[in-house]
Amino acid sequence: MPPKIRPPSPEPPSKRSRRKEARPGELLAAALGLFVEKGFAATRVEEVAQRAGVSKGTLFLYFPSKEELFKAVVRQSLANRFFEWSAEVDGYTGSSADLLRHGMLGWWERVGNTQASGMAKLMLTEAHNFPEMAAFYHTEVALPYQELIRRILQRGIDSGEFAPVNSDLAVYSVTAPLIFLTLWKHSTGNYPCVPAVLNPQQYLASQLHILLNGLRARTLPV
Amino acid sequence: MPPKIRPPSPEPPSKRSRRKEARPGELLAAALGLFVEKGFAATRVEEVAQRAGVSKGTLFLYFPSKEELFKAVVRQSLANRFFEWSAEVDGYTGSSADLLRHGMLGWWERVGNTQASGMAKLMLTEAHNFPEMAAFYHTEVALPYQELIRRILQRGIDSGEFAPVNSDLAVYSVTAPLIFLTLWKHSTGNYPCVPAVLNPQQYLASQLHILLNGLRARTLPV
DNA sequence: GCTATATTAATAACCCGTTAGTCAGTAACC
DNA sequence: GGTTACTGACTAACGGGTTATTAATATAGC
Repeated sequence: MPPKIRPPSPEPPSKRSRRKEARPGELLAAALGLFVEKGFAATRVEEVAQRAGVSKGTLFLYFPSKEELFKAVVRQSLANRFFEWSAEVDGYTGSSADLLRHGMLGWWERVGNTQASGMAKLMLTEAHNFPEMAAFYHTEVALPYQELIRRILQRGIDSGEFAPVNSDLAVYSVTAPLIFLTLWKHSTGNYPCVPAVLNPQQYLASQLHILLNGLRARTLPV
Repeated sequence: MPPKIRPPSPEPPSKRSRRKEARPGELLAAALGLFVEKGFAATRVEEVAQRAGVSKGTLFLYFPSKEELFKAVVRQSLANRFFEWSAEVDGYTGSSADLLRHGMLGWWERVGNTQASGMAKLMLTEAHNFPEMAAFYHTEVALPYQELIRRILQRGIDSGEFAPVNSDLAVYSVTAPLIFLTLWKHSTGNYPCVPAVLNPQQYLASQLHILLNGLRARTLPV
């Protein structure tokens, strides 16, 4: 049976412009916002389309499925951020403590305090439901990030500035506070269950203070 | 139209015992396991009923909705753990470093490494959908926990064993590694995206080493 | 320029699998 | 035989994905 004939629209004909180039970007931006706000499962593709000013069918014209849309958002918002960072680390000439401080504070400015960190949280919490996506994230984001931190720590150890700890494990002493801050920001942080009492700058300063103190070599390098 | 008459079951009639008292507990246990394994949305109420050895209709006899079931699980599995801990802290006579070490390792044994930590993770991920539950968790679990850690730190500061840091902020230096470990365990940790290379004991030892070093007072107490 | 025609971006009604929640009926236990 | 814990077929709604149809634009021919 053929579908119903559409009745002649009485309203002024809605804009039905053709902008093939702009659609994917607009859909990704809409999806990023909604995924971060409501989570993956709770976000309906029709909402995403609506926010992007387009119909649901159009979304499936550009992304074959909701899951692929999600992957595309992760790729766009999280991957390909380590090249610049890596270069910065390589070119740094100051102390390793300053480099680590600079890295953690810079992470907050450029990632933690943006929507991108919402996607990182979503990856952590939804990994179960998307093992393939989790693997992608692990190799493309988590591992490069870990290796970058490890290099910073090893730099300090080699120079005698830091105590000779196991850098593979010490990486988590940097990662854990950042993950925690991300979770705080995207979970209870901005919800009215209790007015948030955590100031990110203060928090990071305290973490850095204790962490750098903990890493510092007790005896001067030979 | 009346529902279909059930055909006479050829198998030996399944046990249809009436155990009004035992059902709620069994349903809660089944739900806890499934929620932790698969998350809230991905768990079907029929699965919960099946695991509890009961039909779906029976579940709704004891819990009015899936949401209420979830809330009941949270209430049962997370609150009322701090009385024993609090007493232990009060009665401790050793060094504050040992107390902190003992507390963190004990947490892993008694909470982190059990299903309860899975519910804590679920609380993080589902807080959006259950703001009322999030508030409950915050006041009944998160805040008492924070206060307990803070007391341990303050104990060390007062005795001159720890440096005079801000204990409200330093609490996060203890919390962050534990949250991180919980997430790791329930996210990528036990999934085949990459064979897990993190040994919890080793991880905790490393965290404690750096943390206690970072907290230690530089000069001997007067 | 102007119209005819081809192309394809965009639409919205549709389809269909999934699943929370219901209720008429059944049997266990008193 | 009466009460009620228990059952499972049913339903209604939701939402991901499809497709026949529509219309904006490009191009060709004149």
